[in-house]
Amino acid sequence: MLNRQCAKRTAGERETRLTPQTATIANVPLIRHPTSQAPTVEASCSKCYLRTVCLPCGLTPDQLTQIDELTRVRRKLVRGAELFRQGDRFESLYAIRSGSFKSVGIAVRGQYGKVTGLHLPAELLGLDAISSQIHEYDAMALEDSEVCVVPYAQLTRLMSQLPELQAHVLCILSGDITRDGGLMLRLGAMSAEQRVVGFLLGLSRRCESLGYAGTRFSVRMRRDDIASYLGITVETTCRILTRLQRDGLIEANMKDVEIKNLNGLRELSGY
Amino acid sequence: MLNRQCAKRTAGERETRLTPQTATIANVPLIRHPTSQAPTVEASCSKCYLRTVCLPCGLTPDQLTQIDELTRVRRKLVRGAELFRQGDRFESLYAIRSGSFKSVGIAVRGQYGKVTGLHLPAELLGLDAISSQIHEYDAMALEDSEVCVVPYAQLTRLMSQLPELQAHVLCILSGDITRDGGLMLRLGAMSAEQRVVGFLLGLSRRCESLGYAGTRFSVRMRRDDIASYLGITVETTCRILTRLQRDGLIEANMKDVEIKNLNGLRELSGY
DNA sequence: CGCACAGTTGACTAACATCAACGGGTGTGG
DNA sequence: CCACACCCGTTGATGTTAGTCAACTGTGCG
Repeated sequence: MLNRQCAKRTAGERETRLTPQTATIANVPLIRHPTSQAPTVEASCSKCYLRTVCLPCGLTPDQLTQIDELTRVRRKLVRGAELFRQGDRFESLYAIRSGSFKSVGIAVRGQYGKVTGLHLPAELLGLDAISSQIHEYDAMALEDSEVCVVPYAQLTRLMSQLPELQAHVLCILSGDITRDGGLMLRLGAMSAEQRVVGFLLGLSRRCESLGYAGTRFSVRMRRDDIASYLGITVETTCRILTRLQRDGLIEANMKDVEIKNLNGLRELSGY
Repeated sequence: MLNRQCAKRTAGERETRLTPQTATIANVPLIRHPTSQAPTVEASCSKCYLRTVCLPCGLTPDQLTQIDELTRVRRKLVRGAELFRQGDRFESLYAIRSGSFKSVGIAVRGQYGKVTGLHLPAELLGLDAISSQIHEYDAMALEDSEVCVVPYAQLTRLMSQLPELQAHVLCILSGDITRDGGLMLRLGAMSAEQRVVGFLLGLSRRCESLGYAGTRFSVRMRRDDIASYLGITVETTCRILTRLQRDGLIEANMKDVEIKNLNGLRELSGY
């Protein structure tokens, strides 16, 4: 479903420099459009390079123009900025247009919040808040990013009119259950090595479905975020990455990862 | 949202006796209605004692009658029977009317499939298959159970006409993401004890929202299922239950559990 | 140049898995 | 009705994995 090629980019292109001060600003003003005029064609779903893998996937050109109404508002976030915070009222979903985000669960008993998700372009953020109307976690930009704001009330109205859109949104929600449920539940039973390998393979697959190369990508999260995400410690993560590299399965320095032996990794992951 | 009281039953009522032979029959014939006549009023959503917590939650009486069309078909399953199997084509969702189910992920490399979910009355089974159109796991009845078959195509059609129904289904899907994502992701980081305690607390809460007492309930899964579900071993599960009992937090023999010290458990669970 | 911090490596320890044995309930067959 | 067998649950002894604590390296930034 998400496997169509749509646009090629090199994985680690332009990395915007930002001082830490700038990066940790909590709230970035809503940006309607750089030129402050009505949204241009460029700003619409129908012309977006992600349209074949994102929300409007599978719609006809005619239907696409209807969906353009939904996404008139974009929001840019610098690295470290928060898209929403735990406790915020739910009003919109966010389609990631560029960049990436981590979701961080509520901090429990002093310890830092657990990283509960890594989100790439074309994915929808905020789905979990539909039921409670309150965001359950923080969503933080891992790099300079841009999202399309999708007002939920408008979306549901449009869904009633466009069965294809309704079907697709249900599909996305269902897919999230599969991913979270499947991958994560298995986390409970997997060894630390399987978790790390599974993480890399999952990332590889997701990059591929976006049209990137699946063998060479950039993990934007820091080691401690990865560790938290996988439910292990930084040290273990590190040791495993070193071991994988020593065994010639991957090449990893800092945030860049290259997969050298895909089948070897699959073997390790337990499939 | 799901917290309304609707019907009281004692937790461990009638336990139907079945020989193992009967219990392990793989497929139970579709049962339209015991009397083989057109569905009676009794067989409709609008009269179902679960209507306030199940699929039709929040609908007006008028809308309820429309939904009755969806659930004309019921299916009874004896303990051990499978509602669907991994690989089956997705056509319907199943609303659990009575009993309970476990979902079992695909077996990997010889080992038995991991238990990935425990499903109680009023919950919808099969949601994950919406995206792939193929069921990803087996669903097996933990006791004699009955489900309402909800044909998915019909459901989506009706959703387009009834915004309230659409909203509720989206809510259910979103809630599943929260539950799976939240609870399960944390599994990765939790100690074995926290997992067991969290499991008991979650079960307690779910029983409560069905109108049962939250302090005394019956866990239908066997120890090895619980262990698999939590990603630990039978022995560890057992040891922890023993310890919890020794410390006066619970009373547990076989499948029946009584919570003696709720706050003590909450304390242990890490909240 | 030095500070701060992310990342890496090593030594030790705690938690949990594994292996093995046993008890007790339940269903089966005599 | 009783005895046996099987399965589930429980407990103990030992081994392995990954967490903890600590030190050190490399990198980016003022």
